[in-house]
Amino acid sequence: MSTQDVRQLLVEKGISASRPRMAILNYMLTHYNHPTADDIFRDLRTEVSSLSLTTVYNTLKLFAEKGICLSLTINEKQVHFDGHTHPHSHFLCNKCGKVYDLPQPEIHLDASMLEGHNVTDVHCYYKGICSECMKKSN
Amino acid sequence: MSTQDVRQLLVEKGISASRPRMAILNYMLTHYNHPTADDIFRDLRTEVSSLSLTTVYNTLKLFAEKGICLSLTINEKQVHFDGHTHPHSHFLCNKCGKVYDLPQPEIHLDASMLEGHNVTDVHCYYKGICSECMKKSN
DNA sequence: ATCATTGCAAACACTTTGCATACGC
DNA sequence: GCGTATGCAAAGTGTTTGCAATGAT
Repeated sequence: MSTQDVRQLLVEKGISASRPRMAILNYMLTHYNHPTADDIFRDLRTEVSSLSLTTVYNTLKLFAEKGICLSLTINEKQVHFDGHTHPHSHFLCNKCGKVYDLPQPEIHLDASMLEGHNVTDVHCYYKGICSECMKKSN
Repeated sequence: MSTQDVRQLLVEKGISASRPRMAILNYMLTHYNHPTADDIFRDLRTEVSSLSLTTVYNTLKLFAEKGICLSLTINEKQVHFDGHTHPHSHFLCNKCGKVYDLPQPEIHLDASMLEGHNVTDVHCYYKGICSECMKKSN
């Protein structure tokens, strides 16, 4: 993905293209690690030398509002973000803390089940011990 | 539900029965408001005069570990608790912040989907605007 | 040149911890 | 009476805010 592609994606969403925003969006689109704000900050601070954690927070909030990123509240300690917005579920390992993608199960969302609420968002969170941690403990 | 019933429930789970624990468990079993720790603290502090917020946190943590309560991370600001542990889903209103119960949709959890992870917990979270808030904005 | 964005420091809110007192059995 | 639970105050952590300096067009 070229710099120009990232820039255009931002502009299409009505977001002006600054250096931190370009770097963060590029990061989100090329990583599958469900980073926290701090993860992103640490990974990008060499590349974008003046980057601040505040800007990472502001930018992620903006991206989430514009539908570019997902905010995952699977972990009560901190919010994880996901740049891949196609329908899928998430699994949190209670041991190592990693978040994994899982395919979205078929959910039969009968309107009558929703009791008149206007649902705009569905999140399926699974928790347990991941395959890696199970191997290690054997 | 009598005081004796609540006491016995605690003892069955291997938890010794103190005044705060009895009051909190009774509260959780008789309320459907998905309270935060602070909600419980405010609602019980007259009844249990010496109650502290710390004890509410400690007790909820203990209850969640013992499977008496659910910890809901549907709201990124604070943890909500649910004393009703039968399978069901939750809906968060982005406007008023209330959490509602919804029936659990049938989820087809094929083992092959789980990619070797050991899943012990499934949470379905819905978000949007609740029926009450939609009425008000009309 | 103008308006938006950034980055620092300080503030915030929720939750946890350390430890002396009080309670339950 | 002994071991555990409680409650206070203080610390911790992730996140947000206010505002002057900087950057984008």
